[in-house]
Amino acid sequence: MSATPRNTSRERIEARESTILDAAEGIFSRSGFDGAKISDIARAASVAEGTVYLYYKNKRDLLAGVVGRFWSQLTQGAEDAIDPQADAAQQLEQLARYHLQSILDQFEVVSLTYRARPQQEQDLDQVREYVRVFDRIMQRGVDRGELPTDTPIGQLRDVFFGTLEFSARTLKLRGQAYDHSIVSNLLSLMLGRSHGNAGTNGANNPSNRDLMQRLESIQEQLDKRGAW
Amino acid sequence: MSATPRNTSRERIEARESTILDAAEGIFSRSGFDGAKISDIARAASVAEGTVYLYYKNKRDLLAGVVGRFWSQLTQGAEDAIDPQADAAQQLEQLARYHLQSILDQFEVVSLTYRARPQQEQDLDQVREYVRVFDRIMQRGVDRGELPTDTPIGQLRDVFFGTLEFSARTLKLRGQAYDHSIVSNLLSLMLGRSHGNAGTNGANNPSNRDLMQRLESIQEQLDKRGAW
DNA sequence: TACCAAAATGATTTTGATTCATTTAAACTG
DNA sequence: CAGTTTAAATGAATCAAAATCATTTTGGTA
Repeated sequence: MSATPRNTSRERIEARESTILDAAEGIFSRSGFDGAKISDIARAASVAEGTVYLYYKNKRDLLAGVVGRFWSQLTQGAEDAIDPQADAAQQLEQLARYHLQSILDQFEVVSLTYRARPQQEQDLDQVREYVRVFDRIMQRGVDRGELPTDTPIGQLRDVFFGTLEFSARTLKLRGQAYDHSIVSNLLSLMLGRSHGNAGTNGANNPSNRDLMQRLESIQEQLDKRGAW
Repeated sequence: MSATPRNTSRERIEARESTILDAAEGIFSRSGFDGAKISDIARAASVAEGTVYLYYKNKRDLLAGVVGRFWSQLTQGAEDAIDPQADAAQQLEQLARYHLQSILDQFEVVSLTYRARPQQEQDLDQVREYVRVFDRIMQRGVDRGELPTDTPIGQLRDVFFGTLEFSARTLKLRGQAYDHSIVSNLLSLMLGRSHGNAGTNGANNPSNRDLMQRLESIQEQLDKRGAW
């Protein structure tokens, strides 16, 4: 079957798309969604206004492109920032630091996420993928008995990302910088203040309660698989 | 001071302003910020378009009015929901339940908050005031020695609101309803796990028979899925 | 009743997103 | 290569909706 004769052009087009995204990211970050004019973005990308619409259906779509790319890159960066050799607690800490630092650095883009969101479900794909980095660490930790299991992973995920996001907002609001202690305090809360050693029993002789929680975790995964 | 001879008119004007806010809240919630037309809002408030601009400088300002009122009312409601006799842990739980329930009920307005935000600092005054309800409870608890002090109040505040907000988002995204266990698990984390958690009844120390039933249930679901 | 100022109106202006007829560039063909 | 076809790019024109403002209405006051 006709093996796509058009080839070199694809690169050129992707380069241009990425130029437009760069321009849009800059303008959106600086002026917010409403304040950003398509004409500004086009000018920043050295492109005619109409050209933007060849790549993105409308302004919201363009924003979704910017936000989607951001979260994809964040996923990539997170995976690079995590040492596969480390234990779960260490990995969590690495992810937490990376996450807090990143959303502080690119606070504006993160905020724009919620502007893209309400529309369509699928805009969130890249955010979901990012969140899975956390889920994988936790799941591995639980499987190896490195983490306590008193709280379902799904809820810990909300604690983790919710706290970091809110902390970032607080820091920005007060004009303060990255604060080391936020991550360590969050992790002590999440991991039960003994850092590294799971519940009193340890993983070698789990209680019925541990077992039940393990089951609930499996149930949760089943549910997810069914729903998505 | 000159006992304001013009009197009845003020009421009329405040009533009208509140009518406009009601209309705006409805339209903004239904259609989002971009989707809401001033003409729709004016019609819903039985007022001419120009009149809206007598009360609010522009569309963003109007949104700020809606959002500000929401958080004020939330503060009022929170204070009513908290038993002044109760100890700090109980009060925290009351606030958490009230907060989660409220932001689930009025999820759209809460989301709009972040659209109003990036602009000017002062838009946030009512949010700050709301947050102080939490601070007061915590401070009193610490003063009375009812709460552990390993983590600074400011950081616990971020954990509290961040987690609840993120949980609400997760629930909405999955179309799920209010979940009791979120609040109890959050409080166990924050107060150093003395609470019960997760499951409904006997989940704290399930019997072997409970475990076996849970396993059978999961096995059954797996079998069903296999048929597909 | 006549007057004034505040409040309200909605037609008009302005702004900025989106479209589309036209031009330009690239790819392909013999 | 010149000629032809298809894809990409342009920016002036259109359109929707926010914001303005000259005019009218209302409510209070003497």
